[in-house]
Amino acid sequence: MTYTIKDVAKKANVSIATVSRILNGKTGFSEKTKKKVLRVIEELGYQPNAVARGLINKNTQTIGVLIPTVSNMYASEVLSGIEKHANDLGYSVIVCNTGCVGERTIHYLQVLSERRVDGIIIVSEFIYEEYYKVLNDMEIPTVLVSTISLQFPIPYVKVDDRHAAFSATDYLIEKGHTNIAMIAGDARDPIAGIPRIEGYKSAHLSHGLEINENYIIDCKIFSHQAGIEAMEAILQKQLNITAIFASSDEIAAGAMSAAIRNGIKIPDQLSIIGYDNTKIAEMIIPSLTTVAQPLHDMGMVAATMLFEMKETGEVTQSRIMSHEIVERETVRSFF
Amino acid sequence: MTYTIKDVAKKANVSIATVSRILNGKTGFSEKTKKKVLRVIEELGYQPNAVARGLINKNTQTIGVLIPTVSNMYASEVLSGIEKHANDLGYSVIVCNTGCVGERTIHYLQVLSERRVDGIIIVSEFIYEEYYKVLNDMEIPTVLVSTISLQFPIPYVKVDDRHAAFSATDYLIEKGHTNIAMIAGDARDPIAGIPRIEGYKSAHLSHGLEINENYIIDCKIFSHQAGIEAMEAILQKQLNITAIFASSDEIAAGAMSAAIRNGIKIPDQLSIIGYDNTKIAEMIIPSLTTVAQPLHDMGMVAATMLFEMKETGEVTQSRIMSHEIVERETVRSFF
DNA sequence: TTGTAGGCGTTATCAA
DNA sequence: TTGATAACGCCTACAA
Repeated sequence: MTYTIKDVAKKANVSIATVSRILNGKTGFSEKTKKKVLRVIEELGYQPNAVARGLINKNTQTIGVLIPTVSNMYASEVLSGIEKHANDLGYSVIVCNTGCVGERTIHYLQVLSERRVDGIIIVSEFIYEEYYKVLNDMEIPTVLVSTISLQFPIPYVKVDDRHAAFSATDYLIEKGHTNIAMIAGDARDPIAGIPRIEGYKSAHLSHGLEINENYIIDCKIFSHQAGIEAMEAILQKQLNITAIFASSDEIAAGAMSAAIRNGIKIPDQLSIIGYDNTKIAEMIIPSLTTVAQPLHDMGMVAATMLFEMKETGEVTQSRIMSHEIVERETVRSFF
Repeated sequence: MTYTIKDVAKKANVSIATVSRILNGKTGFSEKTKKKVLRVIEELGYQPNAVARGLINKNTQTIGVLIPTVSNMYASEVLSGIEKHANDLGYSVIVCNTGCVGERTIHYLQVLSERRVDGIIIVSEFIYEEYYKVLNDMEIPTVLVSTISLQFPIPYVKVDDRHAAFSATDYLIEKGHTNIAMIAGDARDPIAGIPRIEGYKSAHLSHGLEINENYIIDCKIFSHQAGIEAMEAILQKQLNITAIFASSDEIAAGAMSAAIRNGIKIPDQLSIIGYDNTKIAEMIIPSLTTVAQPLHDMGMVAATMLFEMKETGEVTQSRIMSHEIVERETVRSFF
């Protein structure tokens, strides 16, 4: 049996208004009635109906999170950060697995809108005009994680990809590498592709190193399999390199796997640096040196921003999270 | 601006009842009014309020999922399966990260109850009496994934751990191994610990092999780090083994890592088989032979069971999913 | 085929 | 300090 505020009121011999006041920490009741009501609530095991509350308060204490693939270390780490912080503030989070190509994104946006969520967080997804229009119509605070929209004013939280890629490449150069390939994920991806390639290039430029376009492998996606194939391509081409910068840890792991299978010793004959610092980085052998993104924190920050926006009603400022190189075993130094 | 059914009714010159009927696929209106109303809805961009619907229908089209750690390949795979199937049926899923020790479980149960979710799925968590009492009071359909309750009648979906562990061990024995250690995760865990140890033992018995309790390493948890430590303990003890059965892929990866660092060649000098078949299994080198659990499917099945229970109002039957050995590179055959 | 009105479980505004 | 009562947005008898 599930009781309502009426049941409580009746049993406690007070009005529902009084019960409501007590429940919501308002004033306007004696200590004695409070005791009485609380006892009845306890006895009945009464639990306020969040749905009814949501209806009248226009506030569901719920946020929606759109993620291309939840079953992916990168995404699930971010999700976990979001969930943690949201929960701490009394919010629940609805997960929406939009799929790699974002095919269900509009659908989910619709659903979240009907559910009157208080905010939406979109992870790693390109924002099409279509999305923005819907988002705009819904008037729900939105923040982006690991993505950015140049066309639309949606605040984001991410690392500076260009900078991080610069750091990674620079790190390799500082270790004495001069012939460095890059496995670029999707080279046309405006978010995780292009900026990282730019970073790779600027690092070369800043060290007076020549850029060889041949050294940049576009493997289209950021997966393990793509990394394997990219590595095979590199071997095929007999590129004269000593190091690789991979656009994701998964790519790096795939590339390493292919290299090792071809008898290449890492890092003795080939160094490699990854991107993300997901758990895979420390689970492979040799463990992967990589550029760390504070994934969990990014999730937390995104949630914070959302609540800030809800509070103020204004668009908050975007946040650039700092990245850092985590040194492990895949990069050899020439010095 | 967000419109209500009233706005639609007014603008279409009909009553809200008519709009409601059209919206819900009921009968009782002319084709002409339907057209008109639909057009108005389109014009206004009206979206029904799911909260109000939930209040009156006593049905929120929402399910809650409790998971110890979402940022974990095992869990996120299951979650993804749940989400997919739920979404296909018009349900949204609220994720609840209960934490390793289940510290927030009761809290989440409370939250889900107040939110009047239509069902709850609990993944990989032991069901304490305290939980069951709350669950029982809430009268919300519940199903368990990868866990089971001997005390309480909650349906579950899982593989037969005992059987799967038997299969893994048997596989090693069939390959000619006779001295097989087991890294057992938490040996006192009634769900993922004990049954797997039993399976390991029965395989030995069925082959007339002696069981050496010394060969069973209790590493308390199922993590990568635990695997490393367990392996170090094995080396320390100078166990005379040719193979290891690890209770999770993460443990296996950790053990491999420690072994390789100690100059042991896998599988030449030491074979290893894991458990779960998470993505890590194919990302490490050599790739891990393991017992596959159909994680994604298990999530889907759990969701199906939940809806079945909601439909029929009865407790459905538990499902045992079949496991299978995925052969990769970490087990050597002596034949 | 259509509309009126009551109710879902709350919160909040008045009076008392 | 309290209690009616009107919303919140929707669904659904019951009438018309």
